[in-house]
Amino acid sequence: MGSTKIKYNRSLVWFRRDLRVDDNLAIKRAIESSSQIYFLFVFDRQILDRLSDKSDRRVHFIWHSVRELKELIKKQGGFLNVEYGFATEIVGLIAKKFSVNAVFYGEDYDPFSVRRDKIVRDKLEKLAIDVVSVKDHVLKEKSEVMTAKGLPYTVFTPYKNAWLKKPPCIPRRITLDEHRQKLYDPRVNSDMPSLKDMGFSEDPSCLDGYFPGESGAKKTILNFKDTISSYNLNRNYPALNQTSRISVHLRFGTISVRTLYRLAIKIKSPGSEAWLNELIWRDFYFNIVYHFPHVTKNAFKKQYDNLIFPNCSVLFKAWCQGRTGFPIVDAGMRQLNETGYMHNRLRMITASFLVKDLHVDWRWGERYFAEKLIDYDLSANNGGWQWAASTGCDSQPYFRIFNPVLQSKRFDKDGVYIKKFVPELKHVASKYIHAPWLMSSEDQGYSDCKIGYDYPSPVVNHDEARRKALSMYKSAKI
DNA sequence: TGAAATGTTGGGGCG
DNA sequence: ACGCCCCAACATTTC
Repeated sequence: MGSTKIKYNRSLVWFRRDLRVDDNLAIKRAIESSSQIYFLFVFDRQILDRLSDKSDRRVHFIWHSVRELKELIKKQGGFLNVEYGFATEIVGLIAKKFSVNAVFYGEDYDPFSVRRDKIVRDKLEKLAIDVVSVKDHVLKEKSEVMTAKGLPYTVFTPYKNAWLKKPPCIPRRITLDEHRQKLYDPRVNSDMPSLKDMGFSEDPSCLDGYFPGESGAKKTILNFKDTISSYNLNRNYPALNQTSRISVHLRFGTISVRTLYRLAIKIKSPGSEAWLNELIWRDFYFNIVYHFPHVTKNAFKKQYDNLIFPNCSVLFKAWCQGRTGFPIVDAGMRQLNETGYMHNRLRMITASFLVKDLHVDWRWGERYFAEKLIDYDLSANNGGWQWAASTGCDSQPYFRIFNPVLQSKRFDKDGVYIKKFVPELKHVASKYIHAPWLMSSEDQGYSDCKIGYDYPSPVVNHDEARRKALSMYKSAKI
């Protein structure tokens, strides 16, 4: 048994992107070193005020998850204080108001969070309150995986090999129940702000298909368990729905990444190895942003900062709306717009298309995904976009350009996924579903889909666009 | 976790 | 029987 000394009389656990009680290391560390604990969550206006969509799915997801969290804590006799305002001010105020000796939270690595946490930390230090930042969100952080020379890895495969040499540290779980006596309920006004209070519209339909909270994460994992052994084979086919769908839970911490790791190594199979690989990719991109913060603004490979993108706003808009005339691209974008989620294969295809066919700056696409994806995470999103744009570390070389028609044929042979999100192509035969502009006017009549009227004509010619991308990249390299 | 251009091979049609 | 051409099918290289 860990017999860590009690160091603090009262501690505050500040939840951020770890909205769970199960296997939460900030809670565990706080309990081990304190006699009394309570909890805080802040709806941070610094983030919320910038959201233009007042029925933002993420805010809804968080709100419902926080509500469940509050209930779980209350059941054990504890108290989750939920505030609305600026975290940089509130955390200090609450810590002072409740006379805590320490604040515990899970480490966050993206530049916005690092800046915020620095401000909070400085304020707390002035109040003589300790700050304990705990590794919780990733399996391996910061400088845990380094080359023999002590440098950060910039290529995935050697990073992965080094990562796998030593299993990650998985501390024993504790439950709140076994530490009930440490939970503290100040019996203050215990309501939490409603979505309306914070200026958001209450729109339950925006969470259709999502299950927030720890309970939702458990349900999601339960569904995935049966398909994990064939994950390597099936994950690339968007019509099959055989991905884990756990990303949003990982994003907001309604499940612990260590729980997922345990699942990945429980039964060895090609599927579970591919799944573990994805968890390692996630660590990898966190590491990249941590060690090379310039990637959030610029290309990882400096020579590609010279790229000159024409950034045609008409083409960009067509892409955003899913009206490029390329069915597979449009299906992906419409899935994103309608559901807040996009299958990973489609993230690659649509990203490649925006950059290499429409010649729009990858940052524009990165920002659009950031607005729309419910599972948006800076490091993974940035890593993915730089990979597709060939500007990233270990990205695909610039001359590897996806052909949207071939990708479509390969990964959505019968157009099942396409037809789900592009209903105007519903009656188009499989033969034409990947490139409907090739239909004769007679076939367009049969399939009730007149190109340029019911469904857009292709906004670019892939072959020409590809050649132009090659010359753009070639001249940037110099 | 590409795709296109180019090169090579071999079978079949044909004079 | 033979050379020639065509063109899949596959392999290699190039971007």
